[in-house]
Amino acid sequence: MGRRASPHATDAELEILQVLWQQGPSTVREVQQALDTIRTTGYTTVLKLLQIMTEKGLAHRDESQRAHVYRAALSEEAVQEEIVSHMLDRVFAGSASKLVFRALSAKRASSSELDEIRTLLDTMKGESHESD
Amino acid sequence: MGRRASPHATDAELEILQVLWQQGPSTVREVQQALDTIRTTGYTTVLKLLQIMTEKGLAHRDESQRAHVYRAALSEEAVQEEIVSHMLDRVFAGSASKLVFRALSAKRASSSELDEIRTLLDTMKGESHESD
DNA sequence: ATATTAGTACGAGGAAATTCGTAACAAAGA
DNA sequence: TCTTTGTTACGAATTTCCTCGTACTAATAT
Repeated sequence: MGRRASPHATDAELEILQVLWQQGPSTVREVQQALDTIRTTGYTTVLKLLQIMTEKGLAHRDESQRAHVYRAALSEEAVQEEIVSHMLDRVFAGSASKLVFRALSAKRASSSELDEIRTLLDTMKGESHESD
Repeated sequence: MGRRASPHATDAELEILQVLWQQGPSTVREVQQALDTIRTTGYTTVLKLLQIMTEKGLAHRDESQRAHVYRAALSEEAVQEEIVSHMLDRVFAGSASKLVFRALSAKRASSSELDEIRTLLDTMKGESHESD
C-alpha cells in the first residue's frame, strides 16, 4: 500500500522549502536556478513539485502574474519541529539527549558552537520544566 | 522515479531496526509481536520487510533454525548518525545548534536531561575541536 | 499415515514520489 | 501577421514502499 498517512514533506519537497525559506516567494524558474547550484533538475520537474506542494498545502501560489509566485505555507520552525519529533520516535526511541549527542558528533561542532548550545541550555533551564 | 539513491533505511525499516536493537536477534514472530504493541502489521508483511532488509544489508539472517533469526546489521549509532547528517543538510541547512534547539523544544526536555546534555558538552569540549 | 500448525518464498498490486515529454497558450518581437 | 519564447497544465513512465495472498514445506500431533 502507500507510504505514510502523515503530511510529511518528502526529500525533494524539503529541498524546495529550503529555497523558499531562504529566498522568500519565488517563481518556478527562480527555484529551479537555486536548486541547480546543487543538483540538476528539469524545469517541469520543479514546476510539478510546486504544483503538488500547493495541492498538499505545503506552498501557496500567487497567480496574479503570468509566472506564478510560490511561497512556503509552513514556517521553517514548524517543519523542523515536526521532523525532529518524528525522528525522535523512529530513530531515537524518544531520547532527546541521544539525538543531541549524535547531532554534535556528526557535525564535530566547534567549541564556539558548543558554547552557543550551552547558552541555550541555560536559557531553557531558566524556563524550567522539572520532570515532564 | 523512485525515492532516494542513498542506502537510507525507510520508516518501516527503522521501526524494525529499533526492535532488533532493543530485543537483540529475533524471529519474525518476535518482531511482529513487538510491533503489534504499537501498530497492527500482518505477519507476512514483517517477514517480507526483514527479507528485503537482509537483501539490502540492513539485517543479517541466521538460518540454522527453522524459524530464521534476524539481527541488525548496522549499529544504532551508525544509523542515527547517518540520519542526523542527512537531516542537517535537508532541513537545517547544516546548523547543528538549530537542530539541537528544535530537539529540545520539541521534547520539552526535563532539567535532568538538560544536565545530562551539559555534561556531554563538557566532555566534548575536553576532546576539543577548535574551529573546524 | 494424515491432518494441523508454523514457518519461508514469492509475486502481485496499490499508493506515492520523482522525473520528464508534450500540448496549449499568451506575450513579446521581427 | 507570424514566429519565437516562456510559461502552465497534464499525464505517462518508472521506481520504491508497503501490504498481503497464496503456494510450498517441514515439523508436530492425532
